Amino acid sequence: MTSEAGTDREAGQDFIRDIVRADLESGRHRSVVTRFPPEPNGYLHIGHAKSICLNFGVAQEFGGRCHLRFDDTNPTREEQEYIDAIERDVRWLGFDWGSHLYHASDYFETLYSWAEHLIKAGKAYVDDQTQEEMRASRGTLTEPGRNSPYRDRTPEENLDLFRRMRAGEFPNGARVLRARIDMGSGNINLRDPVLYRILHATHPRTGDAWKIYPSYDYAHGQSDALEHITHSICTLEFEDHRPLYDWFIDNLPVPSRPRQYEFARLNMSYTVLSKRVLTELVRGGHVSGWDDPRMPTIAGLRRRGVPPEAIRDFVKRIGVAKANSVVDAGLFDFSVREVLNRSAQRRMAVLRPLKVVIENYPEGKTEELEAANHPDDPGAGSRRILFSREIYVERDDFMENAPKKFYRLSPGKEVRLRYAYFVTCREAVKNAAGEVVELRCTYDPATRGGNTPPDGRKVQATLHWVSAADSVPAEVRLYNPLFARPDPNAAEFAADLNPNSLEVLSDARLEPSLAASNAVDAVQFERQGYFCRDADSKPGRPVFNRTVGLRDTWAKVSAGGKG
RNA sequence: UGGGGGAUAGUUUAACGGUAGAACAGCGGACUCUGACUCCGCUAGUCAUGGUUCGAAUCCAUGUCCCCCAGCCA
Repeated sequence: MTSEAGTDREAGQDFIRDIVRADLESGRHRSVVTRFPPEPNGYLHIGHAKSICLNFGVAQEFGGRCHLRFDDTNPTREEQEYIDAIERDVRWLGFDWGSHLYHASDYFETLYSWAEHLIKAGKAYVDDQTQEEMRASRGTLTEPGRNSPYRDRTPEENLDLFRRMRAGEFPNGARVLRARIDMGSGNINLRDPVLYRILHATHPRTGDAWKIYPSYDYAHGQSDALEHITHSICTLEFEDHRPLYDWFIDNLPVPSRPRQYEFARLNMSYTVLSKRVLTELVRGGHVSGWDDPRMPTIAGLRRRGVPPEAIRDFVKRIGVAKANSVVDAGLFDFSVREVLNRSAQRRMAVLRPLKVVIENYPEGKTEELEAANHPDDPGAGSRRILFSREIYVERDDFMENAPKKFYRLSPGKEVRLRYAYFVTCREAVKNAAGEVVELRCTYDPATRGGNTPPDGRKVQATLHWVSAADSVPAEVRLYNPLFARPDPNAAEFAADLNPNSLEVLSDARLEPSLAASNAVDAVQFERQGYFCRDADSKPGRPVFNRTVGLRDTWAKVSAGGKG
């Protein structure tokens, strides 16, 4: 059992787990049952991952179970594509609902009969007011509402009207069924909330069977009760729906009494987790799709090469509380590196090539050298790499006028080529425009394999490289935050988009071991970060996504001008 | 002039009347065939003001600031 990186907090370290543990210990519940209840109107994102890990995690830790339930009460927004994507993403995250896959729509008939129960008890009525009239009579945040003129209809009349609503006799919006609670309540959710609305729409599961659909408030708690959910965990904005949730449970012949608990949803810097905005990013063509590697969706993260374990580790690190907060995106990167550093094999790849000619290396000669696949894990084995007179190094690894702290190549400076030889830069060849286009170097045959020579002389830098003739061309895509500001304004997201969120490097060169399409999918390009093969790869033309960069202290030094 | 929540290092969290602890970030050092990783050390916090108490982040009072709610969305 591999523990997930560093944070082995005891189960029960957040308030939700405290509640569950207490309920189990007191005998209030014999076992815990939770649920993850997405509406299939979009793809899941990292914010949902928090809820998924919480619900499934609590169930796992306390020996209970967690249901996957689609909250499909609004057919005008929901699609089968989303249902499929959600199931795939939850599974990919590593969770299993077993046989407990449910839909709010599974309960439409029961919910309907319970609505008649409320009507018969005088606790629900059909309202003919227009939407505008209802809004006007609901009052405001500070003023109470007024009773609807239809509020005192008899149960018989209400029943007749409600049945005709179901039968499809009325157009959309003509009437609604409302609970009869208290138009004067300070809690607006208690001012006679809508239970059913008329919607002539085709539902992904029930088709055209229904002309009326239950609201979230009416469906959710009753679905929980029907599934014997013990702890219904949702986000903070539902806090003041709880009295209504309880009202239904108190007034309906439900088979169990679930309770709702709320926690703060995830916010992350440089990230928008609004489903509305994510949908607009896709529809507006700002990204290539829901699985664009820049998207905070589970599908996007997967395509970017983020392992599910890293997402779970991240969620564990951020904790669960009721205070609104914004998590630094760097913490997510840390979790990704943490996992990938252990699992990703190392390879050499030059992203922005600069040709190097080794003048004293025989022309036409090629030799094989051995490179470890993972220096910290001998079990990962090794591979052969080819060395020759002409190689590529990273353009950034040469500076003509290097500051003191720059350890890499510059005229007269000796460095190590990883797994190969020590080389010394003799000359930089420039084109007419004065740009460096080639380096002339010499190598020391005594340093074969890259080992420190017998005279004990050391170099300050070890560079990655590929053989010019024996490397394969590739495209590498670097991703930066989609938003330019740490705290983008979801309302005006378009203005906050980062124009440099995608950098395409089309001249990259990879070592040949990466050419095969079945090569490792998570790989660290030495000194460049972690990458994964993209679905856009074609035979002979691999495409790699950068999952996350490495920490780069040189970048920090040079940016700070301390070089 | 309503109702519901929340405030602990830069960030996210723990401590549930008894030494304010961790992780990330930052800084410094060791190590290094990745300026990575790893290891070691350092910096840094209870929203405010009163009160109760031997003792308060925790209990009480007052205040301040932040978030959510007026969909036939969820």
